[in-house]
Amino acid sequence: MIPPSESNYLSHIAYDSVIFGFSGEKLKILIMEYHNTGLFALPGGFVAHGENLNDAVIRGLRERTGLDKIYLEQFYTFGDTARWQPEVMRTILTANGSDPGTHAFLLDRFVSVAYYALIHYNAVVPQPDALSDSVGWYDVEALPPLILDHTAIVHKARQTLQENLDRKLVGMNLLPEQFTMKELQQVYEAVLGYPLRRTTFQRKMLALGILQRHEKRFTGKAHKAPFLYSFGV
Amino acid sequence: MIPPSESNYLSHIAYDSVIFGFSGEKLKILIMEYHNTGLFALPGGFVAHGENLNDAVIRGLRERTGLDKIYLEQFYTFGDTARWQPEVMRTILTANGSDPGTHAFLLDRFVSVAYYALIHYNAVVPQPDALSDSVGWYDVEALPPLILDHTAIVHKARQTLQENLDRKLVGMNLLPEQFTMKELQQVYEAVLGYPLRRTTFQRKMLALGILQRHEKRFTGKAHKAPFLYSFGV
DNA sequence: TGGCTATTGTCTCATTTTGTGACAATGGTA
DNA sequence: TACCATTGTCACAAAATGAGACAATAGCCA
Repeated sequence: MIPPSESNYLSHIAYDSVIFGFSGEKLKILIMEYHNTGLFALPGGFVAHGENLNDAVIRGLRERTGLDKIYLEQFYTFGDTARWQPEVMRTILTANGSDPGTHAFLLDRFVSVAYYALIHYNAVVPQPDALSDSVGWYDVEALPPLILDHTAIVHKARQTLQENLDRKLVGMNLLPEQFTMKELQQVYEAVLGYPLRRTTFQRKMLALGILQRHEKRFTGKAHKAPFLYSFGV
Repeated sequence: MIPPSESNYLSHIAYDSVIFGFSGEKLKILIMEYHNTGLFALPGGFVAHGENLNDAVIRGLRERTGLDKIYLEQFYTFGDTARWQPEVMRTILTANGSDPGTHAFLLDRFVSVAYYALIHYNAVVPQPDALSDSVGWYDVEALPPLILDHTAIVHKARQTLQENLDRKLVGMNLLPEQFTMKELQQVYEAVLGYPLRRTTFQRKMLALGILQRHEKRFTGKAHKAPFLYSFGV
């Protein structure tokens, strides 16, 4: 691994990504765990010289998820001095068998631009990076303690997602190509954190005129089969 | 003037502020003009080592407006490589009688965190900084061409302000302590860019339950005097 | 003083949107 | 065939919004 340094990346600037997925009626996010430290963090990275900030984030997401064309939105930039805790990075490097002395870049202060991404839970096999030995899905309501201000970042991401759910019609990005009305409602409920009324929800979604109706899905369950929808014209 | 350098400020990180005011039924913003260049730009600045990002912006606003407790909101971080145009900064420095060679810091690439601020137009006498010889109010609809991506920054600021107008009840920050219903409506119309219905607007604002009604304002005009309101419990 | 005008505060009624429940249709099971 | 769970749709009530009407001023002017 080439250690990140000023010769590769812009100093003082990082990004963190809150990657949302939906599974088992719950909203989840991808969390990394660093080798032998018990430390958990959001996936993040740095911006190369000559690289657009947004492109750096897209690159990082592709490396971790293997996916292109992810729904991605920048939501806030975190720049408090309290997020500068070089001991944490030193612990991570040491536990990883690296000499912190050769990683001056990582030990400096960073302002972090935070993004959230929405992906199809099943379309992805998360890839750990050089410093982390595992990446896993965690229920948003039951996260492990995260390093630095990452818990606050997740909180603000969730809040922004809630605000954008209706405004930007963003829910379908958490579902596969085709889905039932009930699944869509479950996404909304998982994001918002409270139940919605079935008939009102259905009427509202159909009234938007952006759902394409397809054939029914036969699940083998003892009841009427629901229509499948996709997010199209 | 002490030139900004790596020893004072975080490299690669800047902020820009879109400072909105309201006057003459129009929405205005503060624009700086650099000495002898005909170049216009948003007021901005840098983040000191050991200084919170938000505090740096508050500091900058205080220096330019003399005001404390300004309504301030971060809305986006601009990080495209296209915004790196060292020639522009070189032109500004040269026209200002400075040697660009001693300002390597300013000639580097910057990622800029953008904020918008809402202030009472009349409460402020804008102060130019070291490099600019004037700061003035410009109608949002009639801005001069701005350097770099500053026009895009203003556009996104306005858009965010429009979205937050109802959601965060932000309009009253553009008015003095006490104001009439008509003035408040004019602020809304100036921000949104289209007219609102008087009766509907009045009903909606009163229904919010956050306006305190005070005595009437007698303007000397030949009609019923309007109540004054303030933004209180 | 009494009429006149521009504006303000409030009300009413129509229209639209949303809340809430009812009900028939349907795919499977017993 | 009766029954169950769920779905799609409708019907009506309640709430929010659109649009206009109207009375109540504050100052001006004859």
